[in-house]
Amino acid sequence: MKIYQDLRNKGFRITSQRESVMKALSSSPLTAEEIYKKLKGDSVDIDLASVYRTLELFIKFGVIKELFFNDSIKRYEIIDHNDHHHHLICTECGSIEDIALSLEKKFIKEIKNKSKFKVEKHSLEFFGICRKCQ
Amino acid sequence: MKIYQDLRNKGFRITSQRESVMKALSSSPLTAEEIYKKLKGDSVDIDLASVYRTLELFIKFGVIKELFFNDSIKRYEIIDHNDHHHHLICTECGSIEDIALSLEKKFIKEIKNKSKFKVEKHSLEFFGICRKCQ
DNA sequence: TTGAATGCAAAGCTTTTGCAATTCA
DNA sequence: TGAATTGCAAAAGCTTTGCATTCAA
Repeated sequence: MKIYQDLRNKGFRITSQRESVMKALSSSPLTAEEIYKKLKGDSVDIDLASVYRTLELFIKFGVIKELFFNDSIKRYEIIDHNDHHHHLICTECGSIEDIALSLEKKFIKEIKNKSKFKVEKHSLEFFGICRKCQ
Repeated sequence: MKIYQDLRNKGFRITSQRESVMKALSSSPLTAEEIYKKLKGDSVDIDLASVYRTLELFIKFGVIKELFFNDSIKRYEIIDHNDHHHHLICTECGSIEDIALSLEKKFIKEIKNKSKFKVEKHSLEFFGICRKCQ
């Protein structure tokens, strides 16, 4: 993984804890607490504080980002620059599905026309009931 | 205001604190802390806990809603059912501008076509630099 | 008058920080 | 070896809650 090279090159270490956090995030966005519990379930020895510190480092290195849904709890997701997508969050079971939208760029254009605001980022999340829970 | 009628009808009281919180929110979305400080600046005597309790009540009555931006701090906004809009949040000065988007319904339709997910709500917020800060 | 609402203080959650002990390069 | 990292515990920031007092109807 390129991230491990980058870390090493800048004098950071690749510890088992850091690898575990990265692995935990590989399948779906999670909260810090969820990462912590998932790792504990896999008998990985890590402190919650280290989870947070690792997440902070990964954000600094641009490999993960924070997601904000309809609560005040941060979720963390691996960034894949070839895959810009949004989320379908099930309010029943909490599952998070990815979705890519083709209309997106038109939105930004519409804003450009309507306002002098210079858009740098946007967040777009959908809440509702997933297929399984319907 | 209809909300005051509703409150009274259900046995709730219209206190000066509740009126103040409603007034504070009339111009722009605010955090609980911001409401508290704004009122304090206007020499309104209210406790932070009462601000939170009032906000909770207003949410229950459907007159305000929570907004979640790119931090873990809740913001509260008065609901106007005739005015569905999104926000342009300036990352420089923190100002919040409203914007209505005409393309919106197409988005929901696109999701309907792409997924079995039943969308009930969505959040769409834009971050960047406002006209003044550019 | 009396139940609803408030203020104050304490507690609860999520996240951050300080520091001594540990570990990797 | 020596700096980076960790675990543990304490603290910090936002929000909620318990309870005695106050207040609106």
